[in-house]
Amino acid sequence: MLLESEVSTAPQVDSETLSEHVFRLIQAAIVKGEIAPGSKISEPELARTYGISRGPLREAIHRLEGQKLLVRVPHVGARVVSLSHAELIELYEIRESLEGMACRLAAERMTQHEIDELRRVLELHEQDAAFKAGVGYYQQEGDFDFHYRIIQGSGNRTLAKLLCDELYQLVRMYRLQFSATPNRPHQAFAEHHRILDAIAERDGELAELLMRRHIGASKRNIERHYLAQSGQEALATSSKTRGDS
Amino acid sequence: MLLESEVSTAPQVDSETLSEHVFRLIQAAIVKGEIAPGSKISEPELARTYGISRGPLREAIHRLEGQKLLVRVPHVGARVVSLSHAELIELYEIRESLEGMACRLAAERMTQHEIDELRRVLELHEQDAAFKAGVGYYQQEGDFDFHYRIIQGSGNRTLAKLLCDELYQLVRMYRLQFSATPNRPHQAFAEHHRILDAIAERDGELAELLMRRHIGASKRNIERHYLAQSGQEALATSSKTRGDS
DNA sequence: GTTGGAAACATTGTCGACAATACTTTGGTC
DNA sequence: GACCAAAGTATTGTCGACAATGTTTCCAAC
Repeated sequence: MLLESEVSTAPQVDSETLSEHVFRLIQAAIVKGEIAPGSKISEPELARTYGISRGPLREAIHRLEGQKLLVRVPHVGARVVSLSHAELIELYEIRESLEGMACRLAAERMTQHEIDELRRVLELHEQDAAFKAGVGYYQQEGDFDFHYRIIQGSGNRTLAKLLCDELYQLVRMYRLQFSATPNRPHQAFAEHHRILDAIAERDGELAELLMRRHIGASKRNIERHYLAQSGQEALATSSKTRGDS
Repeated sequence: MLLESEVSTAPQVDSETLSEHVFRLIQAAIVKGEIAPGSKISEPELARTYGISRGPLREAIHRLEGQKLLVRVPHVGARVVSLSHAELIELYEIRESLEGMACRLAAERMTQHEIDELRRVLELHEQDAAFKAGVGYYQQEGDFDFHYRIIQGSGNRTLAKLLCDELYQLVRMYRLQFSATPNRPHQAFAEHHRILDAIAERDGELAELLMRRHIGASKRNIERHYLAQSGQEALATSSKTRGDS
């Protein structure tokens, strides 16, 4: 007997479109980093891998491009996105603006029940093993994500589509890379808690301000990462110059 | 002899992808309202119309969906977008936030040359015949559009891609519908001028505030439209109830 | 050894046909 | 006359093959 869940490349068992299926598979692979950023996407290769024809695969590629996880050049092909330092900062500036607004709206519009659930999400994060060890922040997508829930709670469905359907996976992809900074997880948790308090007090203005600061802090955290990284690269280059050549 | 420009459905004469070509054609048709909002898109029909196969047409449809000009349902098909009142308001709230930020950045970063060009764009608008008559605002896309240029001037290329590549045509589509409100063109022009002044004075904070107010005013203008429209519909419905049935 | 071009190769773009799903219409029954 | 069911029709989803374009490799000339 064979459970369908055991077959990763199972064909459309549940009336789901093939394209939809591979779309999610490739999306997950990119976000987790299983397909390296900047690497080229070969249509024939992927078609073989997932056992489908190029038609639905191309559709999936187009949707991935819409989520900014792929960059496509006509007649050349698609590559996995690899944001430059500047682009990543730009993305965070956009998030500051948009999620700040979402947070203000959420403070004004979330139901008491939604606020209670949000508090429970935070409690869940606190109990996470990795978080307790200080080596990372609970990385669960969708409803278990603090930011995701606030955006949903804003009541602006257009905004939610933009942030949660289009930009979310891209943000998640880079969050997975930068979440393991020492101290940052605990700091982020404290900031989340303060944001929640502001929302619970229905203080939209404060909630917006705190969310903007929170994302701003993440932005600075990323900048530190890049600084350290470029420093390491400089070291590696110099040692390579000395040693290998 | 036949000039290629005379044939509207000419195949890829300039190494441009077929898909790209029909994408722009359909995009223009939707934005101008030649294809009615809410109407269904038939793949076979459009393929015949533009003389291409369904392959590239489907790619174009996917891209149009990415620009939010089409809404697609699996196994059912695509329809031209038709934003509800609420969705349109939500879109304008997003614009307030994003273009407000863009305007602040533009005030801080635009070169003197860019500011001079922006002033020239405004002068061009002032000379437009429709504007003089007060029946509309100069509706030209891209570089001749005040908002477009400010976004480009923000220096945040990620933001520019989001606003100018993805949301722009959708906004333009609805702007074409609502621009003809009495008085609004002149008011909008005055607001544009004040924004430009703030940018020229490098006052980012003021520029952001003015842009947010400007878009907020457009938003209220749209709300008036909807109010008047629903009023008319109520009238039409009541007369129909009395007369036709 | 390097540079230029040409041929071979691989990849993307496009097409027409078939399969699967949704919608419509027709017929029947209550 | 209204509602439900089933067959038929139309549309979308998928496929494999061919054409057009980009890339690589190899050879020759400088």
